[in-house]
Amino acid sequence: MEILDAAAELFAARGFHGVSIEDIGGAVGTSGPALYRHFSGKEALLAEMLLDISERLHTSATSRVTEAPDAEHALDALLTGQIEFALSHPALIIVHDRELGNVPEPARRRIRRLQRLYVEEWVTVLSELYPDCPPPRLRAATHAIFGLLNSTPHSAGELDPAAMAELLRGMARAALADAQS
Amino acid sequence: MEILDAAAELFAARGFHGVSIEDIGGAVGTSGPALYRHFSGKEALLAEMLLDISERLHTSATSRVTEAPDAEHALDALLTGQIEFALSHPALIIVHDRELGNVPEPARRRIRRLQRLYVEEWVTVLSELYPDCPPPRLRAATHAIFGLLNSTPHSAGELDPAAMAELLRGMARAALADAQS
DNA sequence: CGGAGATGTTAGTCATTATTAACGTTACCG
DNA sequence: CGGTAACGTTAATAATGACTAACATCTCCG
Repeated sequence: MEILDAAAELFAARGFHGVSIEDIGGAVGTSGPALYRHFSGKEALLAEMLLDISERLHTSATSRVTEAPDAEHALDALLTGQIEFALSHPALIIVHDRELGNVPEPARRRIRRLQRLYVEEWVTVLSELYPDCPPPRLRAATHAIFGLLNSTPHSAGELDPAAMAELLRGMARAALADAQS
Repeated sequence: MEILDAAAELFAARGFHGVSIEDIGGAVGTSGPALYRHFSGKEALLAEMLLDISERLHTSATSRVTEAPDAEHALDALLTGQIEFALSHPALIIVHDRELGNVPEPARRRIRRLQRLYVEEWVTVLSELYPDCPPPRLRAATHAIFGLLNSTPHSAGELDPAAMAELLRGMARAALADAQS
């Protein structure tokens, strides 16, 4: 939805509390309280946004993994998915890992759950690939890889997207291969 | 200073606009407006905090690099410094790369400058190590490495600090070696 | 002693802002 | 038509929060 896209850009730039309902309304051409026809409140808007993001990441991951012929290809597919998402929706990436704390409790739990499932998708594939590496280490490595891949908003403009994708994929691959040892 | 430390924790947890002057005062045992005896305002407090962080990172980096016998050791020293900092001051790391947008203009420029110098310190060392790799690619790789190393707040508790440091160092080394190609 | 300076306190002030109220308008459907 | 639902508008309302004012303390040094 247009409202969620505009809100995501604003939240990414100034943070949840740094953006007013008026700001969001203004960004979509309406003024302020019109948004209450679509969302029950500012927090609900954020909740729906984060829920949507974590759902997209998670379902894309599971479908890619189940379609992959082996763990090697599954990892490649996971990398592709995350890199694609990070490069094409930098604002969503930023909001996704900054603003969970502002989501009220009922929705917060569901988002955390999806995030956890997404991480476990990675850990499962990595466990198959590197069976000697203990899961906690793989989990930490996975978070590190997310940090690496999600760095893309910070280095905007240095490289064109294709080169950036290639660079990130290579670095992530190498880092994971090392993490196993 | 105690005030800055408390404010850093709060800013990291709830974001600049999500923390009130009262909150910060409460966290250090005084109440609210007492802070104006030490800072001219909320933004000035944030500015001093970010300035201090970027100064520490930058000066530590230059001193480590100039003391290193060669580029290989210099890179090791840079990795050590960043990992140490990220592991021991997770809140500062978070604030440092989230809240620059809330610093008012005079100070903002100085902070950006220090951050840029810090990045260039890395790029210079990497250029010496991988002379065939174009600087923009090295710059993007450097940002990616920061993302990887700064992931530590997200995977708190998975591994003990020593194991975490070792893991991150290995992954970063491997990722950088790959980035050159 | 006495007064200056550093540091705290509580009670305003004033702006911002989330949310609700009250009130159109348009489009579609019986 | 007529009326209902979807969507917008411009006022309140009410809370929060940054910052200032006015007023203690306390310490330290002459």
